[in-house]
Amino acid sequence: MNLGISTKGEYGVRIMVDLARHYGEHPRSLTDISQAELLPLAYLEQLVKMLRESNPPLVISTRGAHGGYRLSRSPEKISMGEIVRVLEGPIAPMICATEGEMTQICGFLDSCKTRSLWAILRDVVARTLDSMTLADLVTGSPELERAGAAAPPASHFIALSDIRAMPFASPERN
Amino acid sequence: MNLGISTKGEYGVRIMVDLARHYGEHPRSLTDISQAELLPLAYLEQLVKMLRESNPPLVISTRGAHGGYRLSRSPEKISMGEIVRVLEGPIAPMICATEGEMTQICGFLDSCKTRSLWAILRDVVARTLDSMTLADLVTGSPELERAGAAAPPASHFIALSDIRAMPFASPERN
DNA sequence: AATATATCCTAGTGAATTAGTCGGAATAAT
DNA sequence: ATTATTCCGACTAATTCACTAGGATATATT
Repeated sequence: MNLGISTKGEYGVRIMVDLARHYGEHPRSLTDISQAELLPLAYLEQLVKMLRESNPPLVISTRGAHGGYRLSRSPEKISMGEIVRVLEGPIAPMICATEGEMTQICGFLDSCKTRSLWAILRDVVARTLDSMTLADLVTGSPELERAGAAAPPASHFIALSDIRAMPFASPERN
Repeated sequence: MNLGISTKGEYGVRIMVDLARHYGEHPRSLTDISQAELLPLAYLEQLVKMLRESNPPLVISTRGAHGGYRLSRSPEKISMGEIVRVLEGPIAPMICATEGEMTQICGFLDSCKTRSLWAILRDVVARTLDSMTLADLVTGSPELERAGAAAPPASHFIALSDIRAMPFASPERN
């Protein structure tokens, strides 16, 4: 279960974190970001497009030399839920629209006792993401440390891009 | 964000719920289950194989006429986390192994402030699934009702199979 | 013994998604 | 004019998804 976070979400969040770190400075170019994060520039262009075209937009662009991107709002005003939804679409356990509309129709197939399970899962994820802001991520807030420490043996993390950047060991499935 | 639950997880859970409803009776055939749930038999065969081959196994089979499957344990002893992990693999926000092993290596790329975010998400999902059992799903336990009601406007659900079973309206992306 | 009902096993397949790449046009600072 | 950048659309190789197909094996019933 890979939790539905693709590189879109991963890289996109990293772009936003990078921009949050440079909040208040002049626009930051994708070239700089791609070098700092070791991510492919051309691909980031697609992701930042989504961040810019969402309404309300998450980033604002300046074209031309010395151009680049900056956050549309201060980091405390941008929730992680908003970011993830822009990049990965509405949070839903299955393809059903859930989050928001798409009532009706259903209810005729009550045989499906599993609905409540997926509803709970969806809400837990949504509430978690919505309760965190970009600011929480860039400044090591105590909330994050506590929540992270609460995890059982925790363990470290390896992102998609890290694996590709590694000179050794091909990625292995278990 | 489709939360990483594919039809494997959805159908698999429905098989388990069906078996839980008939716990204590004679073995239940996949033919019966596929008709009751309107799911393709040949596909269920693949899923039930995973449920049988996991260790410890979740279901036990009886071959031949009047054969079928039954739960390996009582519904209260089977957590939803166990089921989902068997069907969808270990819970992880990205491909990194997380849940369990795969320490080391990481930590050299501290540029990635996002790690704690994914860790929190993973743990929240894992804890939610591990805290629920099959018994909670089949008997309308008050815990489920409460958790479900706590959701904002909630809304109804449409599963993959429901959409395919519908005589009208092709599935539309938003 | 024959038949019907099951589980079991392997392989194939069309559609969709992922994770990018590529080429170029428009815009702005130097 | 040149350079640095955003912007835009199309293409693609690899993978995953959601099955289907065809058969082998096992067991209860007749």
